[in-house]
This record gives sequence, structure tokens and C-alpha cells, in this order.
Amino acid sequence: MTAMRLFSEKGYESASIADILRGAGANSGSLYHFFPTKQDLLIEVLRRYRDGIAPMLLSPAWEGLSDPIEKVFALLARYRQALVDSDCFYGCPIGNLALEIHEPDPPVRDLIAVNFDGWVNAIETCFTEAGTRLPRDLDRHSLAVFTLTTMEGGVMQSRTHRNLNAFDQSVAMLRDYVRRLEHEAVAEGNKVA
Amino acid sequence: MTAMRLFSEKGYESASIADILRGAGANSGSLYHFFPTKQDLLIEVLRRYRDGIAPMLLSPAWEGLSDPIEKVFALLARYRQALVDSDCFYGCPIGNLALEIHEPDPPVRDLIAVNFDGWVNAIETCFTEAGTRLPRDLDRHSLAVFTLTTMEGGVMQSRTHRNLNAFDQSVAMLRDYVRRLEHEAVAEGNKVA
DNA sequence: GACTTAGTTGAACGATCAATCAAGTATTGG
DNA sequence: CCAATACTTGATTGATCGTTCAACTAAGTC
Repeated sequence: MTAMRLFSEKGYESASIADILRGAGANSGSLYHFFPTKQDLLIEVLRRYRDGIAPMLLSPAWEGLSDPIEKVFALLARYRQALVDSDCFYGCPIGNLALEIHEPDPPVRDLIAVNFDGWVNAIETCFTEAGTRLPRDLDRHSLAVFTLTTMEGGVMQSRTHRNLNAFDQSVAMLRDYVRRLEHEAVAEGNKVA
Repeated sequence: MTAMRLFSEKGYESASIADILRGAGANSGSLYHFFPTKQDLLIEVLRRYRDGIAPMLLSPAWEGLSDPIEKVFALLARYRQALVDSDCFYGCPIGNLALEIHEPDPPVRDLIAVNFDGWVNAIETCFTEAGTRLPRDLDRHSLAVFTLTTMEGGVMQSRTHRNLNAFDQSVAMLRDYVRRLEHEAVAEGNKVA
């Protein structure tokens, strides 16, 4: 859908209905037959992102990988590639919308939250699959949230600076942190054994 | 200035000139006498944020603190308080603008970058002041960038979920990471001694 | 082949947007 | 005290926004 591309490129408010219609080669009446308001269109777009996380984002990023921790950083590498391919114009579409929606606007905000949750849960699964490679008492969910934090914060800064440094530095720090957690888990294992 | 408040509350595009005029009790002609375009107004707002980082943000957050690492997390606590006080409606004004500006728009983007740089440099100074409490080969600048990443990513998620969990979890992870770095520095010190 | 439903067309609507401007009032400097 | 400059007023502009609608065509049903 053209709307997905334009919302992602220009943002929700900036992407006018006229833009979308022109891009899609459609007429206003047609659009409004399916989506009574612009917000309904946004909601459909967010639903598609939600449903697309596994097939469109994770599957391609994880092709041929089995190591769960490698998978986490392969996904982050995917966002890095998006930055590279767009000369650092790329911004996570969900993150953009998250900051663009200022009114309470419950249905939209909920769907953004659901998108974040889907992403975080996928990463949490990786960290859970890592089993004893990570410390026993480490909260896998928190680490997954922190991974999304790193991605969103890194993309935001790299987009602003138009270079990859901030993203790369942030991911390198996260990578170092996870390595230290792995080392601790090894030490833990030795103690038990 | 009312414009600062409204840009921060509603975003740049959503805050109409009429809103700002009403809020400030001024007339359009007056405003346009000082700021020929809306973008010029935004630029002035960004300049004030830039100039306000030290006096308005850091000084109050760091009052009575001398420990440089404590200062870093005191600043993050400040953002947490902003989330609490606003029922998690708060978003970092600079971060919001960073994601709202989609066009190249060099003067605005540069000023956003400068704001980020000011923030990062202040934090980098803290980590540099921490001296041998952190590993010798640790890049202080990267860690400062990572701190901003954590703040922006955490605020984004907490704002979306309307609760503090994501922010708190992210900051807790960063805190844990820094603690591990401190432990390594201690080990380093022992080795040298 | 009549009847219904689904989908399309594009001109038009009112609202609102950023921006303008001619006419006015303070403020200042000589 | 006057002329010049600095600032204010608020109605107005044209563009653009999301949305509507009456007329139209295509597809499916019996």
C-alpha cells in the first residue's frame, strides 16, 4: 500500500490524502469507501506492520541463523542496513509515529504499543532461548526492551546526524554489555559445577 | 516563550501559528515582525534549548552532586520525573522534533544535532571525570551517546505504553552495564598495582 | 434482463493553515 | 517637538487540508 510508504517516508500528518491518492493512482471517493477517515487508514497500516513483524522483518533477518544472540544483532544489523540504503534518512516507522501522536488517541497509541510489544517479545524469545548462556537471574524481558531502546535511540540520532556513528556506537555498547552478561553466565556455570 | 511550550506539547506541525498567538496573547503581525516564517520561530526555540542545556537542565539536576557517575543517572532521573509529572505524556522536545523533521531542512536538523551534541558532551564530561573508575580503553564518548540513546528510546516507549516500565528497565540495564564497567576498572587497577 | 450491491469518479465544501499588509500606535533620537 | 523607526493590529489571502456526495460503472444474483 502506498499509504504505508508515505506514512513511513513523510510521517502521518505530513502525508496528505492527496499525496496518497496520487501515489496510489486512486480517487478520494474510492479511498473513503474503504477507510472512512484518515485515522482508519493509519490503523490499517499499523495492523499490517504488526502482522508483518514475523514474516517481513524477522524471517529475512534471521535466514540461516540459529544462534539466538546472533539473531538479536542480525536484526539490529537490518536497521543499520536501512540507514545505509537511505543515506541515513531512514527512521523506524513505528518510532516515528510513536513520537508524532500527541493527542491521547487510544486506538492508534494502542496499536503502536502492540507493535513495540511484538518486536520486544520476539527479542525476548531469543534471550530466553539463550538459556544458561545468560545469567540465571537476568530479566530477559528487560533486556529485550533495552534492545528496542537501543535501536530506536540509535536510529533517531543517526538520522539526525546523517551518519552511522551514533547507531554503531550504541549497538557496540549493547553488544559489549551482552558479552559481559555471557561471561558472567560462564562464571556462574563453573561455580555450580 | 509560548512557542516552546506548544512545540513541545503538540509538536511543530501540529502547533499552529494561531495556537501560539492565542497562547501568547499576540497578533500575527507582531509575531511575523520578529520571525518571518514559522521555521524561524522553530530555529529560535531550538537555539534556546541549546543555550538552556547547562543552566536549565544540568544545573538543577546536578545540584549538590559531585560524583560524576551519579550525575549521569541524576539527569536520567530528571527525565523520569518529567514522565511521572505528565502521566507519561512527556516526550523529549528535541527527540520529538528529530523524528518530526522529514525533509532535509538543513538549518533545523543541524540545530537538533547541536542539541544532541550538547547533551552528549555534558555526559561525556562526566564519564571522563570518572577517570580510572571506568576501564582505561573505554570510549567515553560512545558511552555518552549510548546514554542519550537509552534516554530517548526509553522515553519513547514509556510514552507509548503510558507507564514507566520501559524507561525504568532501560535505565536499570544501563546502570548495570556501567556498574560492570566500574568493576572491570577495579580489576584493572589491581592488576597494575 | 431487471435489481442489487460494491466500487469509482472528481468536483466541491468548509475549515484551517502559514503568511501578508495597509493602517495604526509607541518609542526613540536629534 | 518632530520625524523616523520599531512594533502592533486584525482582517484578509490563497493554498491546502480531510472529507462529502451525487452521479456513474461493474459485478453478482435470481
